[in-house]
Amino acid sequence: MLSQAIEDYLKFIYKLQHSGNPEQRVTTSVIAERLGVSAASATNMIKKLAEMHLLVHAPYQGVELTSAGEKIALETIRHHRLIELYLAQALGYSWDQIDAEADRLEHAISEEFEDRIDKALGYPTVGAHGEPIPTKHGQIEDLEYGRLSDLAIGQPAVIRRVSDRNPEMLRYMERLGLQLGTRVEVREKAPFSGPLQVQIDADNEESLGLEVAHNIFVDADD
Amino acid sequence: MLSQAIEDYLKFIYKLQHSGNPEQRVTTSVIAERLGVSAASATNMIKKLAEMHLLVHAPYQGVELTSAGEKIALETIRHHRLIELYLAQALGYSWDQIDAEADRLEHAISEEFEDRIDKALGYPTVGAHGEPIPTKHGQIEDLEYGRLSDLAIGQPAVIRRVSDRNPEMLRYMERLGLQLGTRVEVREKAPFSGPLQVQIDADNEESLGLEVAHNIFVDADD
DNA sequence: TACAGAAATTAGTCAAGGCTAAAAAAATGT
DNA sequence: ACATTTTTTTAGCCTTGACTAATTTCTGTA
Repeated sequence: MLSQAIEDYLKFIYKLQHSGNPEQRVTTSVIAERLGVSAASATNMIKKLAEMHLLVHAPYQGVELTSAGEKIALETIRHHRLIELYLAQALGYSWDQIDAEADRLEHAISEEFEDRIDKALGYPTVGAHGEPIPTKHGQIEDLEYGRLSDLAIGQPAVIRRVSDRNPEMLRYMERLGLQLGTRVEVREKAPFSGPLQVQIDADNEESLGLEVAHNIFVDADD
Repeated sequence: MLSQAIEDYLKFIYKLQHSGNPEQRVTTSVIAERLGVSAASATNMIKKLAEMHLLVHAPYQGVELTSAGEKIALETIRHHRLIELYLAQALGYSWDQIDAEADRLEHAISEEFEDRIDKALGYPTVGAHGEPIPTKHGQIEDLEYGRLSDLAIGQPAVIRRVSDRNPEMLRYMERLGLQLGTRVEVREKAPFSGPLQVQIDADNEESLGLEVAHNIFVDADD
């Protein structure tokens, strides 16, 4: 069994590798910042993971997971997302609470537990925030949605994923009725990176800051 | 937050203090054996727990939890038993699997999680093996049942608790239909600590070794 | 091209919580 | 009563994964 620390590093490195601009290197400092540890600590762990052949480290350049490392990262992410969904669906947790609880539980569960909640949830393919759930064999679907902030004015769309990074933002979204499946349409964009006027679910319209809109991913209607 | 190790020590010390013969001292070696660590490691941890005022240690004599230590022990036990019951009732785990899974999960859950499964289970007062579940405030009911091995011949009784120590034994009991609530009656006791002939639930009769009967606790019918 | 500032690494510590081996204390048996 | 055995404690070491401070390497700009 790998330590919780190792699983966390691999998970975050995977997420960093697969988030946004693909030319962004995953460097020591970025990893350290994301995990909330010092750069020196990150250097140490990276060296250790490299020795374990879980990643390849080009000094001063950045890091890339090997397939062994990616496998572990995906298992951890699978645990995390299944637990999140279970907390939300079976135990009535709200959107903003599940990430923190899952962070602790993901390292403590057995394969048995994984299988049982997977079954209880009906073998879901996307998590509570719309992220794809890796399969038991490490397959992960590559769902690419556009950001609400980039949506053309007048183009109806459906919310398919939201970023889970900021609980407060999730609470805000929830309060506004912005959930997975909610229909949205940008009515107006204020200039100079100003707020968007967004139609939500046919019956109300809200002004939405750019940062929030940036963290909502939508699927444009045909 | 206390470490997993500390919670485990306190939990086992509590269980040792409250199991069987009350004149049995809880000594370093007993603790070490139960936790699967060396005696030296146990000595170290005991010293540390004494410094934290979670227990009182009389050198070479044994250990006794303070009320602060007992509180933590009972919280841990509460977590453990609620999780066990949840695994059994909500996720379909079998009797022999729940202890090991709960051992890992009990240190990872939040108060929130505790409250939610408590509610989902309908605020139960006894665990999956019949043990009392401490309340949130550290109250625990003192359920004293007799052992099946001590039951008089011909005296009908109901199974109220079983020991959770040995998964294999639990599997065996389950296979024989020995569950909480099952009606039993001793028909015959072989001499020289021999097996018991036990009537189970009106329709079948089995020969039961003394060790198994020793780990089944019953409530005699009036 | 040189150099300042940023990023990464190295060196040295620390706390937890294990371990073994050796010493000390207590218990036991004749 | 004392020698032997068992139990407990002490001493010293190890691994993990953090930290700070110091140093090295890289990079962008004058």
